[in-house]
Amino acid sequence: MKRSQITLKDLAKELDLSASTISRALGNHPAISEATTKLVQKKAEELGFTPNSIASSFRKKKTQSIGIIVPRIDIYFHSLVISGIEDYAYKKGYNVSIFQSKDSLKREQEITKILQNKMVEGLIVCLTIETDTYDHFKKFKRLGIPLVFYDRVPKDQDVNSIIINDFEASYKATEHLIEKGCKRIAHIAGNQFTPIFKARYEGYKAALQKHHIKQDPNLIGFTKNLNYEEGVLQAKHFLQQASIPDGIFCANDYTAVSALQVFKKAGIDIPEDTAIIGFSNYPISQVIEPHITTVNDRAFTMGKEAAKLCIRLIEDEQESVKETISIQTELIIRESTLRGHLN
Amino acid sequence: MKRSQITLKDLAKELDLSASTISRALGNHPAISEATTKLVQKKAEELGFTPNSIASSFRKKKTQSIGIIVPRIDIYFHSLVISGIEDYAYKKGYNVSIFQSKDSLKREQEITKILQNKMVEGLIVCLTIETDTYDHFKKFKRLGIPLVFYDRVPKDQDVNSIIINDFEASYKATEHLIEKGCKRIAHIAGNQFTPIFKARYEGYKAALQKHHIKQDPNLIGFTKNLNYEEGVLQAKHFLQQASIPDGIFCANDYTAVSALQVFKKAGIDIPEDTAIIGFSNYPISQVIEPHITTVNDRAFTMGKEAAKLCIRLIEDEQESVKETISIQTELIIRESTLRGHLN
DNA sequence: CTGAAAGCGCTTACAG
DNA sequence: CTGAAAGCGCTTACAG
Repeated sequence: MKRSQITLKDLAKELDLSASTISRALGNHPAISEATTKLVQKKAEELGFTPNSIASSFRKKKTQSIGIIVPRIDIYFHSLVISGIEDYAYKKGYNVSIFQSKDSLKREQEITKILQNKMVEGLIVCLTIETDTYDHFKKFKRLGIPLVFYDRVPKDQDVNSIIINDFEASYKATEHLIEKGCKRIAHIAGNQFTPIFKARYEGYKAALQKHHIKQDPNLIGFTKNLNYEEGVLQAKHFLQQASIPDGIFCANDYTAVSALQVFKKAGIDIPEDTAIIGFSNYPISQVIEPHITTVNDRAFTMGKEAAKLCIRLIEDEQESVKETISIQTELIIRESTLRGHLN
Repeated sequence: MKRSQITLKDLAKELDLSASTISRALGNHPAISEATTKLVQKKAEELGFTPNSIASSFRKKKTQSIGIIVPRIDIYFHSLVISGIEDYAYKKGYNVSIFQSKDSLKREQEITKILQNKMVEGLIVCLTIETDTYDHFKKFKRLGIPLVFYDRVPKDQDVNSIIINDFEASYKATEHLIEKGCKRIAHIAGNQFTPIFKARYEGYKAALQKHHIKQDPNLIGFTKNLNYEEGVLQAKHFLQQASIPDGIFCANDYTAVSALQVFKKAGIDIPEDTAIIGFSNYPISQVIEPHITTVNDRAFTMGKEAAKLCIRLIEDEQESVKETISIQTELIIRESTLRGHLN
């Protein structure tokens, strides 16, 4: 399609004023008289003129835009984070450009190449599951483009990051099971090369230890992707034990749903025989019956905080110390752990 | 943060060549000798130079970026569409900027204001539920920025749009219930001011008529937002009828889950007593038990087609006739309608 | 095959 | 309070 466009110069000619004045009037510059400002803005409105923001960005070296790299947009967690980012960024006058790494390191590297000197002033990233090298992010430091990581963040690197307190949250979730009288507590764990899933496992272990419950290796089910099918497998494995678990802490809600369904189908009462806790507060956790107790990971808040930090770094000219913001989670208690409260 | 940047001129000086040559070499212009091209590219690599793409965009009047306006990013359907858009756009070298209208017409109007002369070459939009006026989209026509609508599209307007065959899909879903022997078929309907939900209701009615089943107004449950709670209400209402429905076609999966749970709790067997069909193929439909038969609305494909059309319109200079692309849906048959097949 | 020059549409320091 | 001028970093038509 062809585009025709009125420029600032056209407006200037039309009003017999200089381009400088037009530019200032449009920006409500205080030096311009109110009369002139009004006149210019009225005419601009009339002619449907809006300044070419590419030219403006170019001139000011500011694009007011933030890049986001996520593994996939259609994972609920990420869609919530993006929503939180967009919401905050919008209020601050920034727009967001989104890229999906598809959990491929190669694609992540490609994207960073595209993004350098592209039109973003800051970058918010959740690493792919494969990422074990961070060289491709170094260029942003050189270019003065601030980087904020969330959820999956670089290991042992001095970076800005937004994370949740996985260890603590898992500790508390496990403790909740203990308080509800569970003595044999199982755990469905995620990939232990991913720090967040490792932290969840550690939190679980620490709670058991604190309460002098000894671990049973048969009650730890390691998975690769924490998906529904893997959860089903692990839950079935738990059922084969001589003494089945009376509590299960799952590292996400998908596997909690698996465990719940497998156990229910085996005639086990949830929560009376076995209590179940998930992680992430996915919508399904409050729809499946019984509703599942879970950890609210506050993904929207995470996105908001990421955007806040990113924009602060963009606007604060000095390179500041790297920051790590830990989002407080909350345990949402629902039927799946309310033992003795249901008939 | 401060940014320091090497420019094309710096490179030119370094190599004792003109900026023109550098520019051409970097772009693999055929007129430049292979030796020079290689030399320039090597030096660029060495100095970590990449052309300032804002300057380039400004000069070429091409930003290679597409704007998206969705009601909310964290609605699964939209996250899938966005994913489809990003995926296709990425392959074509475009990036996508996302805005959430939050289903507010006012915010939608605000966003279009920001977007005009912003950095997008095309725009993909799903209207807010409130949108009943389209004036705020007219400016894009004037600016030569192609518009593609999806899902919720303007009524009675000559626009580019990507939709699914709601009528047909609903007709077939209802017919599927009839084939499974259902005689009293209920419908949980969406907002009838929204064309897609009206079409689903119409499809349902048409199928009944075709098969000489007369409608019972007591078996039509109208809702405003098709959410879980509304579904529960409508399902309870159906249960109060002297003769309860033996089939329910729900305009989305949320309300299908409501109906399934309410009926199950009332001791009604799904699918033997009552078969249930949803719409959209949300993840929950294949997790809840029994798994729910539903219509796959192929949201990812929808996004892909939207991006494809949008990019074609951007790159085809001539204003073409408006297009409407209808995505073919498919009925995914699961346990909730497999009567006589389960124990 | 390479270069000099103009210019994209703004913004802003400088001058008055 | 307003204007003339320079310039942001590229690209490209024109010339050789």
